[in-house]
Amino acid sequence: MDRSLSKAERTRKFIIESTAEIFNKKGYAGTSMSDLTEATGLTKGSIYGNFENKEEVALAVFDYNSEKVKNLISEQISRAASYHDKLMVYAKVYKNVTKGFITQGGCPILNTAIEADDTHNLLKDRAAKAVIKWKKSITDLIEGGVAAGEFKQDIEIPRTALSIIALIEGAVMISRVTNDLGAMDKILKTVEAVIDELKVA
Amino acid sequence: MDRSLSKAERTRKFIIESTAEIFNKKGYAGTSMSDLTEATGLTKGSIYGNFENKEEVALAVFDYNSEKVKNLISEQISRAASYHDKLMVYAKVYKNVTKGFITQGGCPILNTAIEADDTHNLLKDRAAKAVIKWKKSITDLIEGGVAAGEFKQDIEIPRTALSIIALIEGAVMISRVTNDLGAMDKILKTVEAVIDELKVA
DNA sequence: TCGCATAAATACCTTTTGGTATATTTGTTT
DNA sequence: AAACAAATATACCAAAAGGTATTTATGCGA
Repeated sequence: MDRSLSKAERTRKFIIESTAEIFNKKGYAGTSMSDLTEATGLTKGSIYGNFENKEEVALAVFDYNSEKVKNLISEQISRAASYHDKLMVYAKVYKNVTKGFITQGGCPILNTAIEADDTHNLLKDRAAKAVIKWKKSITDLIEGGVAAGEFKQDIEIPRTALSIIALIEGAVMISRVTNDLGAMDKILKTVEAVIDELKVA
Repeated sequence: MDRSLSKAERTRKFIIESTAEIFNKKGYAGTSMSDLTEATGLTKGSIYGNFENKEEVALAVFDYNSEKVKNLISEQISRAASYHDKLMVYAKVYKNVTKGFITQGGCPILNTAIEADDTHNLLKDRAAKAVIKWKKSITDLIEGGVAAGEFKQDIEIPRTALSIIALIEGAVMISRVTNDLGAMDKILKTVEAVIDELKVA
C-alpha cells in the first residue's frame, strides 16, 4: 500500500485504473454508473464521494489513458539515438503494442475524439489537445533532425507530422474494425516509408 | 408524394432520413428513442410500428449514411477519365465535401467503427464491410491503372489502398476534433502525393 | 486508545430509458 | 361512401439511468 497517498487519493486512483478500460471500450455515453460500481466493487456512494459525477471520472480516465500511451512512447524515444530512430518509435510502438492495445479498446485519443466531437466539449478539448501535443512532438523531432543535418531542408513539416498521425489512427480504426492485424502492419510500412523519405540523400 | 412507395415505406424512409444526422453525431448509445420522436415529430408507437427496435433503426441509418457517401464518390469516379483522376476523386471529394460532411457529424464509417468495435457486433460488421468494400474499390482502380499501363508494375497495392483510407479517416478525425480544416488539406496533399507516385516515370 | 474526521455503504429519489398493448385515425379498395 | 386493413397515437410498463441525504464503518493523529 502506497503510504504517500491519502486514502482518498488511493481510492481515486483505484477507480480510475479499474474503469479505464471500460470507458475506452464503451465510451462515455455507453458507460453507466453501475458499470463503474461493478468494475470497482465499490458502491455509488463511494464513487460520488471521490468524484463529483460521471463526467469527472471520464475526464480523469482520459487523462490517465492518454498519459499511459504518451509515457510508453516518450520513454522509447529517449532511448533512440538518431532523429530517424526516434520518429520510427511511433511505427515500432504501434506495431508491438497493438495487440495489447487492441484488446483494451484501441487508442483513447481516437475513441474520445470521435465520440466527443459533436457531443461533449470538455472531452473533445482534451482529445484535441492530445492531438496537438502529439503533432508538436513529431514536429520537434523533424526540426531536430533537420538542424542536425540528418534530414533534408525542404520538408513540409506540419504536413508530414499530420500525415503520420492520420496514418496511425486510421490504421488503428481499420485493423480493429476488420480484425486484421495485417492491415496495421501494411499501413505502418507506409509510415516507415514517409520517415525514411525525410533523410538526406 | 412518391406513389411508388407504400405509406409504410415512405414513413420508414422519412424516419431514416430525419434521424441520420443524429445517429452520426451522437452515436448509437448516445441516441435515445425520444431523440427519434423529437426529430421526426412522430410518436414512439409509430416508430415501433415501422422498426422492430432502436437497433434496427440504427442499422438502417448506417446503410443510408454510408450509401450516401458511396454514391457521391462513385458518381464522380465514373466521370473521371484516367485511373489517376479516378483515384484522385477521393482526395477531391473529401476536400470539397468536408465542410458539409463535417457539420453532419463526420464520416459514418469511422464513427460507427470506433463506437461499435467493442460494443455492437452488428454495427461493427457493417462498418467493417464498408471498409473492405472501400479498399476493394481502390484496389480495383489501381489494378486497372496498372493493366492500362498508366501505373507502375511493382506497386504494393493493398498497402497503398489501406494507406489512402487511413490517411483520409485520420484526417477527418484530426480536422474535426481540432476544428482545423487546414489539417484536412495538408493530409489530403499527402494522399495526392501517394497517388501521383503510382504513375509510370 | 480515544475521539474525530474522513470515507464508504445504504437506502432512497426523480427522470429517462427502451418497449408494448390498446385505442384511434388514416388510406385504400370496392 | 362503406368497410376493412394499415398506420399512427395514446397511455402505460418495468428497469435502469444519474444522483443525493443519511447512516455506518474506517483510518489516523493526539
